[in-house]
Parts: sequence; structure tokens; C-alpha cells
Amino acid sequence: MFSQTAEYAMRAIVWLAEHRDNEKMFGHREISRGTKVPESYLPKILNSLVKADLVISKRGAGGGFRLSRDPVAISLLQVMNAVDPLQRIHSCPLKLKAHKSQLCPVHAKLDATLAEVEKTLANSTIQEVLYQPNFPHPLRE
Amino acid sequence: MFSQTAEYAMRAIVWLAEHRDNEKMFGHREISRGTKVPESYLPKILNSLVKADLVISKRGAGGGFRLSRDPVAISLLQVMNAVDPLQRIHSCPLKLKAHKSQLCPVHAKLDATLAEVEKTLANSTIQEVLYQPNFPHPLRE
DNA sequence: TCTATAATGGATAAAGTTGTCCTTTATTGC
DNA sequence: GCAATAAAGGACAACTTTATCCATTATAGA
Repeated sequence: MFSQTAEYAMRAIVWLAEHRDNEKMFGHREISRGTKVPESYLPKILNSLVKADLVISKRGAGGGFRLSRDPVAISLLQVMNAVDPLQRIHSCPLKLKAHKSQLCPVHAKLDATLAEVEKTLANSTIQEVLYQPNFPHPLRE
Repeated sequence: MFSQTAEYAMRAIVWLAEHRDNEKMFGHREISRGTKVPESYLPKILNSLVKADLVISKRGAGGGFRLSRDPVAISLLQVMNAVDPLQRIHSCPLKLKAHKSQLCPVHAKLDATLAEVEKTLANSTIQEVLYQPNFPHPLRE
């Protein structure tokens, strides 16, 4: 349902949120170790997050990655959409003309389900999922 | 989010529901024309639906496919699960021991979202999406 | 029993996703 | 400027999903 890449992106953002410290940058190797995201694949994912403006990168010595803003201002939906945009059903997949202005009940129901998911993810912040009483800490053994 | 195969399966089930007529069987070519599912791929999908016991097939002359039961007794979730099972997050994707008995808030939230989807699809029947006032008919131009 | 019909199952191809590696570009400190 | 460092970007490999095709199996009717 959610792609592997989306799962990886969530872990990377959460790791960066947990290690956030002013403007300190973290290399992709260190992030990979902390998230178990394949070291060679992680840079692609971080780059998508940079392009979505959720993460800031800096090249060269002392460079690396950091969150662009407070975890309270990043939603799970923004993370998803950065790497694997949630595709709503905007138009009839069969391209039927009669369904152009309005989806049939089948696709309307499927899209309503997607809308629910979108809303749930939009209303959850990274801050919220960092720690909750009686839950184990993300990424921590 | 929902796979192409799941979309095709929905169309095929809906088509069979709309054409249901006692024990009449329909060939995959006719169903393909009515659903725009690729003719060579549709038999695979119908076969999955047969294995899930939502559809009954019969070989040979006069054979084909038909629904195994009333559309009111088939949920969208059953159709999904027949071809592309909705994967809940049952255990920590990082295999962290500390998350064995309980998911961390990140995965708990993602799984809660999947649970929502599961519930919504489980509570929608094929009968419900066949026709609704002020909606265009499924599959019909 | 023979022929026509239609699903089943397996092999294969095409496309998309995930993962690896290497070169290029940018940045820092000497 | 030079060397070391680290992200960006592109080529490519492995795997999965989607799609095609063909041989096999089952059924009906003559």
C-alpha cells in the first residue's frame, strides 16, 4: 500500500528529527546506519526530500543533511508526497465521457478512501510520531 | 495506492454483477470489451477471483465466468484481497526487538491508516457501488 | 468419439520500482 | 591552488508488476 521508498523516507525524516541540533548536518552513511535504509539508495531519497524542501543539504567537507524546519511543521503526507505522491482518482480511469464531470460510485468510493488516507496523513505531524507515552521510541532498540 | 490489478478486478466484478442472470456464464473476451481490461491479462485476474471464491468458472463450450453470490454479499475489500492483499503492518519493518510487542508511533500511525482503509473497503459492498442516484452508471458510456 | 470451445497454467516480454556504483560538482581547510 | 570530503546525477542491474502468448485440460454437442 505504502511503497518501500515512502517507508524509507519516513525513517530518514524521523531520524533527522530526533537528531536535530541547530544547523548540524549529518552524512548519509550515518543516517543509513540509524535507519537501516540501504546506504546506496538513501541519497536518492534524501534528494527527493531536499527537492520537496523538507530537508536541506550541503555539499563538501562538513556537509550533509538536516531538516529544513521544526518537526511540528512537517506532516506525514508531505513526506509521502515528496517521494511517492498519493494519487487521488481525479478522472475516470476508463476515460468514459459520461464520467468526465462526475465519477461513478465505484471510483467515487475508491477516491473517498484515498481522500481519507490523505486527510489522516495530512493531520499527522512528524513531531507527533517522534514519541508517545507507552510507545517504544522510533528507530531505537 | 491501489494497484492496477485491483482496479481491473473491481471492474470485472462490477461488470459481472451488472450482467448477472441466474447461472449464465460470460467469456473473458466479452468481459474485457465491457471493462477495458486487457484481453490477455483479464483471465489471470478472473482466475484470482475464482480462487478467492468470488467468481465461479466453467471450462469448455458454453463456459465462462459468473459471480458466486449476490453482489450484496461481496465487499470491496474481498475483491482487493483476492488480487492484491492489503498488507497491514503487523511487525516492525526494521525488526527492532524493542518494537516486537508494540509498534512505535510511526508505524502505529501508518498501520492505523491502513486499518481505516481496510474498514472502509470492508463496509462497502459491490451492490452499493453498482448504482446510486445522481451518479453515472459504472462502466457505461 | 470427434470437434469446437473456453478456462488454466507456464514461459516469456515489457515496464516500473528498488538498489548499486561511478563520475561530476560543490565546499572546506590548508 | 590543492587535497579531502560529501551531495548530485546518471548509467546500469535486480526484482516486481503488468501484459502477452501458447500449450494443456475440461466440457458440450453432434
